[in-house]
Amino acid sequence: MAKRKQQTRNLEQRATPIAAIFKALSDATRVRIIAAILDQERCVHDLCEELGLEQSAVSHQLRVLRDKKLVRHRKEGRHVYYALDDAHVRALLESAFEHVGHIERRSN
Amino acid sequence: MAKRKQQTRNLEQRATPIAAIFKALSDATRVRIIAAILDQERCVHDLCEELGLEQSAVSHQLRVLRDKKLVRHRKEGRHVYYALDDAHVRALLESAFEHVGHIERRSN
DNA sequence: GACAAACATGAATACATGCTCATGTTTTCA
DNA sequence: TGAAAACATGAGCATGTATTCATGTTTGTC
Repeated sequence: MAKRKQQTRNLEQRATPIAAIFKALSDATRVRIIAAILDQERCVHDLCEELGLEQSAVSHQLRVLRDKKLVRHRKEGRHVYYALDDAHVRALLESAFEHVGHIERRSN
Repeated sequence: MAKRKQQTRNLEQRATPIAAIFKALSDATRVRIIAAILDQERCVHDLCEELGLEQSAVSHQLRVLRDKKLVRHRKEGRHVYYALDDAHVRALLESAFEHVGHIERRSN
């Protein structure tokens, strides 16, 4: 149908920004950060402790997520709290999670 | 609720394979390939022409998508036809597409 | 004001990635 | 059988990426 063709063209035209979103999620550290703030916001310091990472590494990765609008941050005193930006991010993670489960089940 | 906490743990535990899926989609060429086979299967030769890429480049990228089970292939004579593997792949692309649209609308 | 905690950021390095080139394999056709 | 088309793949190179180290900035506390 015409609607599908249109969507395919849109996807192809937007290939570069779409790939950029996936690239921001293409690192295990960043996925762990996303998972850690999936349900509640967290400050950088807590993220470091929960994930066992250096503060510098976490800040660098948070910048990548921030640049792609995947997370938002809120400053409170000397703490900066990070949270998921919107529901699309959760949907992305869940789709990928389901795909991983799908291919793991199939390969048994 | 407990269900959400459980899901967060699962996501964190599976961070590496999930990141690997996103990595496979983190290149504009591969996104364009996915977009080209979103609605119907295509052989490598046609993909090269549609996307204006060398055959070697397309084959290399198809291997990445194959390794992550994002596409499947079917051999017919001397042609190899590629198609999306399952519905999760489409869901991933659509979520990313919506996120891109969302942040573009917001930045106006 | 001095000091420490929380966070950001530039530089450097080790490693990963995408493309091209060259070449190999399989299939079709004359 | 011999040539060409379709596709896959290893090597090499140029570029990108993640981490660490060092340092800067802001905020709270004494």
